[in-house]
Amino acid sequence: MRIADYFRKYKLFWLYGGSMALLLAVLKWMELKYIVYSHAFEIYAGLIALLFLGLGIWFSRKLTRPQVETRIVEKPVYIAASTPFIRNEQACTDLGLSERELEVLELMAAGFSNQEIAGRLFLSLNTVKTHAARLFEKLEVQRRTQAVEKGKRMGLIP
Amino acid sequence: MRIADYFRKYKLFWLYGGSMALLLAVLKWMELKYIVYSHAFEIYAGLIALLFLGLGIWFSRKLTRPQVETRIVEKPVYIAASTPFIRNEQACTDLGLSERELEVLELMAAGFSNQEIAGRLFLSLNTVKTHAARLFEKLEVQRRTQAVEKGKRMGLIP
DNA sequence: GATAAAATCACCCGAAAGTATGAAGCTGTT
DNA sequence: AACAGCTTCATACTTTCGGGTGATTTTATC
Repeated sequence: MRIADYFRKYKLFWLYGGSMALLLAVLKWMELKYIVYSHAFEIYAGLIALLFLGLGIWFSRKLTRPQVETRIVEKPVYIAASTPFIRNEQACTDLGLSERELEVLELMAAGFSNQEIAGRLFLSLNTVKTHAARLFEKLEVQRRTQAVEKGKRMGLIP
Repeated sequence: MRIADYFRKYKLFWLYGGSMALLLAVLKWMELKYIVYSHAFEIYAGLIALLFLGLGIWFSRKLTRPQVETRIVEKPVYIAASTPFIRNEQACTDLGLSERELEVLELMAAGFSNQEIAGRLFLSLNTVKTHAARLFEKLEVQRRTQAVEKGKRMGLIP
């Protein structure tokens, strides 16, 4: 592990230690220079005060969890109108639509009658009606045209 | 203005001054008690460090604007993709569609029943049926779902 | 193997949609 | 005025659609 990694891991320790060392070095240097004999204590106190003021600020900023405010923003989801149709699987599962019901919906949207849909899917007319009824129930509509309209709007069909 | 109000207004000043006064009082008391002669400087430094550490933390918390982290939660709102619809006028005239017939077609596409369309356009049910019949004739379809499908495909309706 | 969900089909009834035909009024144009 | 086209409405009839109910079979899941 490189020194930089150690620094990152024990950031607080290094900062603290480094600051202290720097402070002592400065004081020793001043002592050596015979500058601060008379006001040594005041300078000491001031430096310590500064150091810990900064440390306190740094601490507070670092250790205080950012206040999270969850803001619900309604974001319109535009369904790509043209080409590569991507079915809104989420909506499909949310509505609990089955495979057959979706097939019926697609053929409805294509303009086929129940009889024609029955022919295409090799079902009896009654079965198609049952699928259609369930579909309407799940989509909360009364007519096939409504189902088609809602299906398109929700991205269930192209 | 009461003292409490002054305190609120100049909070920082009072806190700072109060702390300093308290610190000096404590030190003087300790001096008087002959307790801290030998370690006076270390105690001084420690107290100053503590004081300013707290001050720094308080400062930071007080003067830093609360960090608001906005978390966007996407909520799907199903709306009709608003692609600026441009009616295929050419196709309209080619087919010889009348104004009324187009209106009926639009409402059909929206999923309305003949009865509802009649209500919206202030017509009798029979009239709507007549328009629908002519529409189907001109579009060469048999059912309303087919008309809607063909209408969309030909750009007659959005 | 029990259970649940989906898929399949049937029957009935009423409502909605579609077909056919006729007719009257209201535009514009020639 | 005559004509064509659009709009409006009506009546009668047929077909399709949708709702309700019930049943059997298949498939998936635990």
